[in-house]
Amino acid sequence: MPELPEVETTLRGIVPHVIGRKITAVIVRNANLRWKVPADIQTLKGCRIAAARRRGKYLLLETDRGTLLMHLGMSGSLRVIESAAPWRAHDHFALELDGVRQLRLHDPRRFGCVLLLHEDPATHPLLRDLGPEPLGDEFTADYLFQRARGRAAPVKQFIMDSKIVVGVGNIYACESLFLAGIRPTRKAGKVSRAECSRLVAAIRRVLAASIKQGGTTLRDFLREDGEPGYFKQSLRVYDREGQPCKKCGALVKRIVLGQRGTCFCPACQK
DNA sequence: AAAACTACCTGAGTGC
DNA sequence: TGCACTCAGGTAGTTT
Repeated sequence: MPELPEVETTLRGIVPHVIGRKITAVIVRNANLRWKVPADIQTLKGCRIAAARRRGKYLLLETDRGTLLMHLGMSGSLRVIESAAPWRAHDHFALELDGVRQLRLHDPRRFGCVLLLHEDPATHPLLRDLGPEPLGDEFTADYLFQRARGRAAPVKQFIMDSKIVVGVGNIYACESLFLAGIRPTRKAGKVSRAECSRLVAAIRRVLAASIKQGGTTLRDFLREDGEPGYFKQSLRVYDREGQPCKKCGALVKRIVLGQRGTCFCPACQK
């Protein structure tokens, strides 16, 4: 499922195919995504994609008529394919590029979205209140420690809060806490500065390593070229309930935190 | 302000 | 084999 590494992998995959290309058609097969795809999306027909970037798990394609914002939700993926390629079930949206190929959005669960922004993306309600990028300079031990003051929520839910830091979903939250040696259930406000330092380093390390391997394919994520990501083999605790910890051999435990499956090593994580 | 909970949706997996 | 059921996941929005 698309977390930050999967979105980054997708971005890197599509960039060479979309930058500078002319949008020759906008095809909406099913507008009922998380929010209805707006009718004015058609105004993009005829203009060029000037830039493509990522903010958290949002993908942004910039044109001179607005910014196309996309989110892959939990089951979305983008592919660049020839226009003549047959449509699959759950292919909901496409931009035709230079009349020969298409950037197609496939999203069985339809939790993703496609919107057109006319204002500065940074001021849009979906992006306005987002925390710093985990791989950027603003995400530091001091920052995390300060934000955690007075927070009673479990540290796992705290680092999954996009207002604190973007892009840390369920899989990478579990993995990062394992690497940092911190129990997911610990109250965020009780995590020491030194532990915050380890946690920031762990989040950066896990995300960067996953990006290097093209993301994690658990069930349905595929890269823009249709290949799976290979980070699954690097997972240390996620989806490994009852199996031995790769570090100490103790059995990995699974609990539910905030209605999400949470795996950890009861021996390595304090 | 923060925490807890709901809604959205489908495919995969389980148990009968 | 088929049906009924549960579960997974991201995050905006609502309620406590």
